[in-house]
Amino acid sequence: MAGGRGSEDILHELRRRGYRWTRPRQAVARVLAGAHDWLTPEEVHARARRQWPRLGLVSVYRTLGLLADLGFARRVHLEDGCHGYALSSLEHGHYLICRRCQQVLEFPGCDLQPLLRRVARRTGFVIQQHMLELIGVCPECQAAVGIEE
Amino acid sequence: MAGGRGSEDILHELRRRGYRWTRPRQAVARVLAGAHDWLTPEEVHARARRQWPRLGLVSVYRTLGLLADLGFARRVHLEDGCHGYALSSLEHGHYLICRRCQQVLEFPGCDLQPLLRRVARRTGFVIQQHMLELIGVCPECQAAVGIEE
DNA sequence: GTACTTGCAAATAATTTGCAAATAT
DNA sequence: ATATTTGCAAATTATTTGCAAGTAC
Repeated sequence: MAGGRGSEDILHELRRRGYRWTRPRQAVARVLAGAHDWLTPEEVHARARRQWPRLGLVSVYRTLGLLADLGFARRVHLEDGCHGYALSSLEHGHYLICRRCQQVLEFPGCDLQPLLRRVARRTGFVIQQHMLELIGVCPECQAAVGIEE
Repeated sequence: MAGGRGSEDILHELRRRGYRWTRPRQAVARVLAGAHDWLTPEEVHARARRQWPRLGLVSVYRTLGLLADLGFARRVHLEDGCHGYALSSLEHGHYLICRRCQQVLEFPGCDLQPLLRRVARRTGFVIQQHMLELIGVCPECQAAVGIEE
């Protein structure tokens, strides 16, 4: 929904909506904005603490939930269910996830419209949202696998 | 991977692989085969107990995990992360989920190949799997909403 | 008979809530 | 000033593990 490339964008949107721009929220937003992999709440907590040591894990959960609700972050679901968060930086995009290094790449536009229309027509469903995630191995890890393992 | 329309198919595949066809597994497989909505492990447990009252929740978790590994069941991920299971009845399909009644419809083929190829070329990723879920409202619930709410 | 599987209880992990103190505006 | 937000501790929920007893083959 909202396109945020950095924490300034988040700041403005939060303010606009009447939320306060607090140190804990800043710390979480910066961590997410600076990461190019997905992070569990626990990992966000660990990193954000370097900026704001008294940050509690609970606030991380709350902030991540808030950012997800506002469209700044997306939950990342893996096959085994446990999930993390990554910053949502594009209008409408989906994730490409490296299963080795957890890098997350967002890619725009998804050409799913014809498929969605066909399924809707065949089933009678009104389709409201969709979730698409691609899982694979990034170029760096492809190279690394040959060496390490 | 394996196409199972009923619990007999599961039986044969488990046997073939050296697993035993036990009452707890039968009960879980039948529940999943008979459901046309997704179920949490807790719900599977409640239903399967009607067939095998001494069934433990732990065995439900174990059996669901096994069925998922063998390709008979798929995990269903919702936006908020908590997940359930549904029987996987087609070679390669994806889920269409009704957010009101939890009905799950599987639809075949997904025409994602061109997209996958394009993304792979642009990013250098080797794409190994993908997850696609469509979320909406089924025809029955569309009608019901007008009446109830 | 034997190896696999189960169920229980307990451990662990993940997430949420109540509430007084802190703080952004 | 005051309504929002925080952090802690505790509660809740979800899932996994160790192990003796049970069961399919």
